[in-house]
Amino acid sequence: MNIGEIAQRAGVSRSTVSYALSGKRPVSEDTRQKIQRVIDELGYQPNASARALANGRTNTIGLVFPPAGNHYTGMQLDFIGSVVEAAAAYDYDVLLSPSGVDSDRSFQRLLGERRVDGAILMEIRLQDDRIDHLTEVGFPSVAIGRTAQPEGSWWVGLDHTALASACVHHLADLGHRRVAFVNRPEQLLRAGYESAQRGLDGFTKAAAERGLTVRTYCCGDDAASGLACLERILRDDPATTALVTLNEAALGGLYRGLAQAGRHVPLDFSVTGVVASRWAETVTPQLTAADVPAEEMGRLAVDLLVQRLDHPGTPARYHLLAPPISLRASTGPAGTPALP
Amino acid sequence: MNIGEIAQRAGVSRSTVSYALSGKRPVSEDTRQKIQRVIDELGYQPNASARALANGRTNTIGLVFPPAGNHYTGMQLDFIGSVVEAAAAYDYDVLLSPSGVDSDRSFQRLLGERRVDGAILMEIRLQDDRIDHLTEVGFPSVAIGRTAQPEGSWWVGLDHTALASACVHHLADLGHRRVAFVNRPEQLLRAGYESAQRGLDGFTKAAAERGLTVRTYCCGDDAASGLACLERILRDDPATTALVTLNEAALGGLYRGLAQAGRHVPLDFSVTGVVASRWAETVTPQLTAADVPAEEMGRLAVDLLVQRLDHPGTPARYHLLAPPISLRASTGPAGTPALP
DNA sequence: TGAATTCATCGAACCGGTTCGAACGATCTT
DNA sequence: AAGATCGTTCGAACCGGTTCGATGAATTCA
Repeated sequence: MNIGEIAQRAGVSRSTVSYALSGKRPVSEDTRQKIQRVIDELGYQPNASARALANGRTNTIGLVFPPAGNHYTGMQLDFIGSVVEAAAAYDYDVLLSPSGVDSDRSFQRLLGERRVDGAILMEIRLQDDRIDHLTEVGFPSVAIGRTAQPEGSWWVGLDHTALASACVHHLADLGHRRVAFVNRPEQLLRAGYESAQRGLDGFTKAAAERGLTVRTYCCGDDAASGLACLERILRDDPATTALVTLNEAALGGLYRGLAQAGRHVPLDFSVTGVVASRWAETVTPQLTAADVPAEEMGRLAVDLLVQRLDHPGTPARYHLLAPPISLRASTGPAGTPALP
Repeated sequence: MNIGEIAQRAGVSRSTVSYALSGKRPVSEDTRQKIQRVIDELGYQPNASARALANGRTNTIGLVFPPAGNHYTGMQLDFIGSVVEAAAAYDYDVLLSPSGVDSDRSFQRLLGERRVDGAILMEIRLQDDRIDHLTEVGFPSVAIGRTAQPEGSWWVGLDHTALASACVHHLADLGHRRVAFVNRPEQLLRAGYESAQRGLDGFTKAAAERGLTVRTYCCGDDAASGLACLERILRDDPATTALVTLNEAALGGLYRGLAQAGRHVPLDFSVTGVVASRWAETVTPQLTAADVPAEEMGRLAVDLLVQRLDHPGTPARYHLLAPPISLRASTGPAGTPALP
């Protein structure tokens, strides 16, 4: 069933039906009702492809996220959920595209085949060819994350430098002097992932400021890697009394490692980091951490994108968030650890 | 840039370009190359909406999942990831639709506006009006989950009855006599969620078979609820020595509750259940559980759907999976618990 | 009473592909 | 040499909407 059939049954032309539905030209109350009755009776809904072809808008936004392999973290789930929800509120659908780099076929299709009106990108790298490309061709997009030169592009970001720094200061204030840093996997750090790079940066600078002795580690995104990483930390420097982690997925493993090493959190070892609150609350003791406001970020990204779509030519906008550290139960004053 | 422009520059007609690209009719090697050169030079990609309008296929599948509110669990994330990945392998895109019930607007749009060729549904209820509706109108879809009367519909399911039953037998074999069951939230159980209903059923029957003393609980999908639930369990029957949980998100809270009550897992309390392996491995001690093969299920669902799309009229197919219990570290022989 | 204005509606063109039947020249038969 | 056959290519129609200019009837004004 199509608009022609509706028009026939209502005894009007196709264009009148179209105008009655869109309201872009006045239609008399009589005919409007006649048309509406037919539509209700037949349960007519206009074909999305035809509409998209005619007016050049798909009413769909693309959500570009990295393919698995690097396993999904809880944060990514929260992003996806909130983006979909926020988009639905604006009557936009969300098309998922698993693409890490500009050259991915799925990414090329998204743009080239005009499947979406705009895109939201996740897992940003400091040098990100996807964003360079989109900015170059002027394709409406918003990044969840911030590149090295974010000027002129639209984004919603977390101040990872400040967050990692806040963790260091929190630990230093508690008297910790020897602190380890558990980053995302080495491959991501090398690829230039923003959170991994800026987080490391913030940690290192703040530690230097406070004169701490630190070691930094990369760690796979799973519990087993977390366990292995913690063993290395205590082997490399048994006097370590605290750690900061950006690695949500390794958290369970880190805790397990501490338990196995006979360290009690927070009595003789403190743990903190940057983690979504949902996950910080599942471990025991609950993690004192800078809570990643994933839901808010997803919503803000959609807000920005819709704004950009509705008002082309608006100068670039962004949101830089720096949530405070939520004090829970995983950090405490440094004791006097037994030196080897 | 469109197919007409390519045709002009290559000095052929639009139909020839179309045939050169689709291969549905022979095109001479010469013209094919001429066309290909122009396409490469201009970076032409056919417009997805136009193509969808012309041939009636969008090359997109819909993934219908419940709106947040009931917070996402790790399993859902795994499903989404694997579905997107498997679909990409078939050159299908994935459109997300947050819809719990048939009447949701987003769900109606997916179907009525012909945005997708087929759909995959998550979080199935035993009586599910979405599936009834789809079956009725013959819309190609595959459910991840199984309704009460699954005959004639396509699905990939987990044998929750058998899984919960296996957990009970495992505990009974270890000598446990008083066992609690931690289900998903009451609202989901009441709504008739398949896993909650069949899991409860399997647990209850197996417990009766083995003559166990049991209590069953519903529990919110978060750590705080898990903690509260565990406190209730021990208050209701302090002699309880083991529990079975379907609730992944509450797991952290259950563990915390046990620790606070001074119970050591697995020495004087055993925990098991049905949980995706990734999450079973993050807790300490690692959870002995029937691992939900979320990735495999997502992949199978896409396989089935593509098959159904490619060969309309094929009789309904399904996969019922019953993964074995993975022995990890959270269960052990029942001691002689101090009775009150 | 005729001209100007307003309002509602219509027909046709267009968006960018796909597909069908027809036409073309070259080769093969007989 | 005329006719049949084949491989290529073209033009036109179609998918189902949107949008623009035109038309005609009703209303207002001079």
